[in-house]
Amino acid sequence: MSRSIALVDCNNFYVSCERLFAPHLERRPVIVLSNNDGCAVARSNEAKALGIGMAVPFHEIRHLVQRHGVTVFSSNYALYGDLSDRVMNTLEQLAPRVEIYSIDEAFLDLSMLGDQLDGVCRSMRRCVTQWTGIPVSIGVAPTKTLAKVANRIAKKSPRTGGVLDLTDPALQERALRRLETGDIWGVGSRLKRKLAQCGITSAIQLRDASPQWIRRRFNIVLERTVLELRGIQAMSMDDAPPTRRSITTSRTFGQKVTDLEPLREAVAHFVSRAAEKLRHHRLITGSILVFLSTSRFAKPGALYRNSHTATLLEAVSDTPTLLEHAMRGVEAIYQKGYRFNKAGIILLDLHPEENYQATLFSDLEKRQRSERLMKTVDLLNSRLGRGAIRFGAEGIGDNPVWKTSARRKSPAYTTCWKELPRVIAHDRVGRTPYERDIP
DNA sequence: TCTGGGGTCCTAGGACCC
DNA sequence: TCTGGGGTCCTAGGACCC
Repeated sequence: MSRSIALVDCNNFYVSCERLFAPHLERRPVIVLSNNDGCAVARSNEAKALGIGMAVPFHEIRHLVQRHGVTVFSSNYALYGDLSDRVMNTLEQLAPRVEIYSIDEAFLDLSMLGDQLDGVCRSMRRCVTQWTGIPVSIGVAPTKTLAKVANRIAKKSPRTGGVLDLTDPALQERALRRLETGDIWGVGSRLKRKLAQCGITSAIQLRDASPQWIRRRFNIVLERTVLELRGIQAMSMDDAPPTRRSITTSRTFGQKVTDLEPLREAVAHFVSRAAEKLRHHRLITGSILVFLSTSRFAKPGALYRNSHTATLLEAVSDTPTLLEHAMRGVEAIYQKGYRFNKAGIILLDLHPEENYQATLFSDLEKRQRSERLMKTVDLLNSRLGRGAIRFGAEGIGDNPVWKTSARRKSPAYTTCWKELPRVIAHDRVGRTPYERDIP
């Protein structure tokens, strides 16, 4: 049986949410702005028609907004999250397998429907609009990537009535001929440029490129895209919610910040917010990353970005411990003289609370061992050239056997290896290299 | 002058292990 | 007595997504 994957996507989602409570804004230009009212992150069709692009800074479109009486909202993520839940719950009642992909999109496995596909999708579309008030578009195809293509057309072309079935290969061919590479799911601006350098500008050209060549020249992700464009499933349906890998809290500041103290305050606030999220999900974290940066539009000399990761001895979820490490991180990377514009923290190495003991033990053991090693490694690499020679220890505990080796490809390898046979030979027998004179 | 926030996955190279 | 090959783990950085 051939597969049919549907992508259900809410139309101009944030705008549709706001319109639910302001029906008079139907058929009027409306936009929703990001935090700090910095950029337009959602536009109604009427606003798009005025030439307001996605993620455009508000100050660049202020004149359009004034001239055409565009209604402007600051974003209200609590509201959007609520309405998203309603849409997803509706879909789960209508289809057996639903993978929630983002706040406004879900993939549905409709493989069992056969020739009723189109009719079912149309009634599904009506249901969602009726029950939630949010208009959606639906694209169907044998793979997720093609379903994205189908959805795009369903949304843009009024003739489709908001639903497009692209399971027929001849239709796929026609659609891909008219699509640019940059409009394919997974191809961003960088890849689009790189592909163009290889003479690939349309989706059909990418589909017909050799997957092996694409993998060599680019990467495995793009190879999957090629396969998916051919109708071969390379991305599976996953209806289990993914386990969380990280928790971020960050903000750009309203004004530039130069002093350490306000940065410390901002980061302290991020830590308590993130720790709340952490506990809410019943997770603990094993490392915390702090980052500071100047505006990405700053001139090269005034540009500064840095981060500091603290690996905790024990995975935790309490604010004070995280705060302590975060503050140390801020101080480590703060540099006087820069005008900071953004800061944030990321909690990594997340584990469920109940796995606490197991995690703690294995991490501790590993860490104690590597701390002893690291000192030696740092010392030697500072003398010999970074990465020239690899050192490790065999065995754990009080009697590690030191061992050296090197990456063969390392350019520094040959010279160092030849110049230092005695050092290496000596380290092998079990005394730490601290005791040696290193040339 | 003013340019979002929160995620994921992959790769490369260093570190570690057998 | 001296030395190596090759796998896996880890992390920073890059690219992408909504």
